[in-house]
Amino acid sequence: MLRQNLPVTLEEVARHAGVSTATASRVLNGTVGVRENTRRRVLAAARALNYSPNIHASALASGRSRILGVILSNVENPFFLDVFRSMDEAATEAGYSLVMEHTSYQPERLVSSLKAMSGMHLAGVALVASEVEQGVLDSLSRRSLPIAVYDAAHPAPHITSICVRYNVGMRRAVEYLHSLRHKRMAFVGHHAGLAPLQERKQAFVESMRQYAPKAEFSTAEHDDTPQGGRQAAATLLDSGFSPTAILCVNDFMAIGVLRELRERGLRVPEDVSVTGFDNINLSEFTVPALTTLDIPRWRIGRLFFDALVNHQSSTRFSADTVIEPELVLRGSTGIAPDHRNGNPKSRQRP
Amino acid sequence: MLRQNLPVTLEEVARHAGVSTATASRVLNGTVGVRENTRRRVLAAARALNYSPNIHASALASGRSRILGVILSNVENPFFLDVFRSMDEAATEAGYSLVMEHTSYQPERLVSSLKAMSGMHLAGVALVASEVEQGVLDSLSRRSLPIAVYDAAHPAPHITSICVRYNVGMRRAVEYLHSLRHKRMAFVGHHAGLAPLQERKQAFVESMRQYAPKAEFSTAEHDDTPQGGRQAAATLLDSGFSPTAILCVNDFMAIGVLRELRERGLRVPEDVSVTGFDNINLSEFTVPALTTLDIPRWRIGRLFFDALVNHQSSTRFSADTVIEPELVLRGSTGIAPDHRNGNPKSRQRP
DNA sequence: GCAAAAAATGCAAGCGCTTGCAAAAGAGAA
DNA sequence: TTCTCTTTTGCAAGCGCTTGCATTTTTTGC
Repeated sequence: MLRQNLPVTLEEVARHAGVSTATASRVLNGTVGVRENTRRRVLAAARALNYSPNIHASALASGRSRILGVILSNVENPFFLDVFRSMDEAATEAGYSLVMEHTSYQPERLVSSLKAMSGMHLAGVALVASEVEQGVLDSLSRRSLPIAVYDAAHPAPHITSICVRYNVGMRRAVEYLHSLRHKRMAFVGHHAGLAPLQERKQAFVESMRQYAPKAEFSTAEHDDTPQGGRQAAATLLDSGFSPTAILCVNDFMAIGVLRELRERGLRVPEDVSVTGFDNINLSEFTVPALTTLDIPRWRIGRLFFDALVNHQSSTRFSADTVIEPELVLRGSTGIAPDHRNGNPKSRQRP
Repeated sequence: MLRQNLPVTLEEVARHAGVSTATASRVLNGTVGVRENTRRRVLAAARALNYSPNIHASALASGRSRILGVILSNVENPFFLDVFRSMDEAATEAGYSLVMEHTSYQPERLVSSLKAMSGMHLAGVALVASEVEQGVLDSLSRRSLPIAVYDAAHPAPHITSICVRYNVGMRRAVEYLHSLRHKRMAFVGHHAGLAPLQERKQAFVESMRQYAPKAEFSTAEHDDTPQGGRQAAATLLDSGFSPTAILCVNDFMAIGVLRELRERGLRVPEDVSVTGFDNINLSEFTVPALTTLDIPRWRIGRLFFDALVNHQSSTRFSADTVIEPELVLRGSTGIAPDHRNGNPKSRQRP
């Protein structure tokens, strides 16, 4: 009795229901112009046989599929994963599946992933990545494949860009720390070679010039991991410049920054304030909990899905979406040490 | 000039190279029985036209594809993600892609994901999940689709199981804590309703009976998140039973346990010792760093890949693999409070 | 240099599904 | 009942690729 139950085909369903495959197909997809009675018979047959359509045949015949591609820079960082999850949620609700690739911030891997995906005849591809080069974007814009990009400065025609105003977030952080009397601040970033990340650092520098003109500042970069954050913090502190506040490009790295400070006996926020970016779940669980800038990852994933699927019909879809990060205050920031206890000159360390 | 560059087909490549599609196909896949000269021409044509095969056509014609399915219980938990990543790494190297779904530990979602995947004619499916019910496994075992399961107690025929000896790990943790004189221990788990997780709790209970027979113990369960860990710890502590050691079913929840203890002014490890499980990257970054049991996620992902792809040829593939967790000592565990400072009776709290 | 064996290539039939078009079946009007 | 006009259905041609088998080309042995 242990038969290999081979996949049930549409034809079997159709035969079982006493109709042609054409009708069965119509019932199972767009249910237009099919008599209710027939519809029910086909549906019953499909259920009875436990039919599940062969997506390859379907994709081949129709020239479209219900699979979306997602390319992430770094799956390890919960930020990207949250975007992925929310996109997946939207996709699943609508009967789509997701294929995911990640690049570790390597532009070449982006290109090869893209090539692999282009053979999949996907319904669209989301580039949630920082290593998207302008050339790639331009070459993509001629294809019929719907594309949406995270935070691209100059999206090409036909490409939607979901933009996050990192500069606004950075400004808010700087303003806030400035209001706490911090005079020496530092920025911890990663992958300085990539344009979008370069821009985030630039946003810090400009915010400093504009909103805390008398303050000194410094920057350091390392990998996008807690280890990288830790390393960057070490570099910063070893350099002799001792900041009273460290602004991190994201929460994931901030975790490492907090660790390095603790390791060196520096208290947060008494000696050094730290801010993150993204407001990942874990940022509530650091010690102390992290002051950060919230980016609504949940919304972003859905925006990506909508950009790819719902605007797909119209050939032109580049209504870019702009999101502004909101400051979330927690325990990792406080008044600058020089100004504690009305003692504005001496750096206290009890 | 802005033409929509439609996908290049095999036929165009063949024509360009002056051969038939049959030959072109043979060159691009198994390169057997093709003259070197022809081979080069086809390859050159493919490159020149920037050909990328239509996987749907290929899958349909050949009845197999180079896509693997992965089902995870909880993408949020870095443990699962690490397994996914390592599997992805192995897959990418071999020219495979991965489709991932996650279930949030809901058996129904497992079933529906499986159904969706079965329409994809995948090369195999990895069930890295705890909500795999025996019935599902049995029904799967009759299909031709290669399947590998994480830690299934009773894998069905033709299904590989990658097993982790949680009981060994648990025993090691209990023995270690017992050697530190802990007499009141607690277990923090999640999703008590699912058999594999039930077993892990059971492993704790049995280890306690066997290796710390005079100690008291208690257990609590909540979601598999830091928040859940925190909640479970709260329940535990509110119950009146005040453990000197808490063993967590994984590191992700342990993060929340640490937070709750800190919130209540309990010091780790002076007042309470905490152990995790998995040795995720973040476990080095908690405060204090987490003592845990290492599970080689990196290896596991590759084992999954191999189980699915390499053993695929033979019809029988159930050489189960067994892994034993190794204890990793860090700062979150220490001697029981009753025994500090040669003061075996009073619980000190300075 | 020729026949036979071996190797390389091409032919053509699908894989399971979609869909334009034609045919059949109902519905409505006369 | 008969004849239009709709609405439902079926027919059949692919979608781009793989692969068994037939055919052609090359190699080998004498």
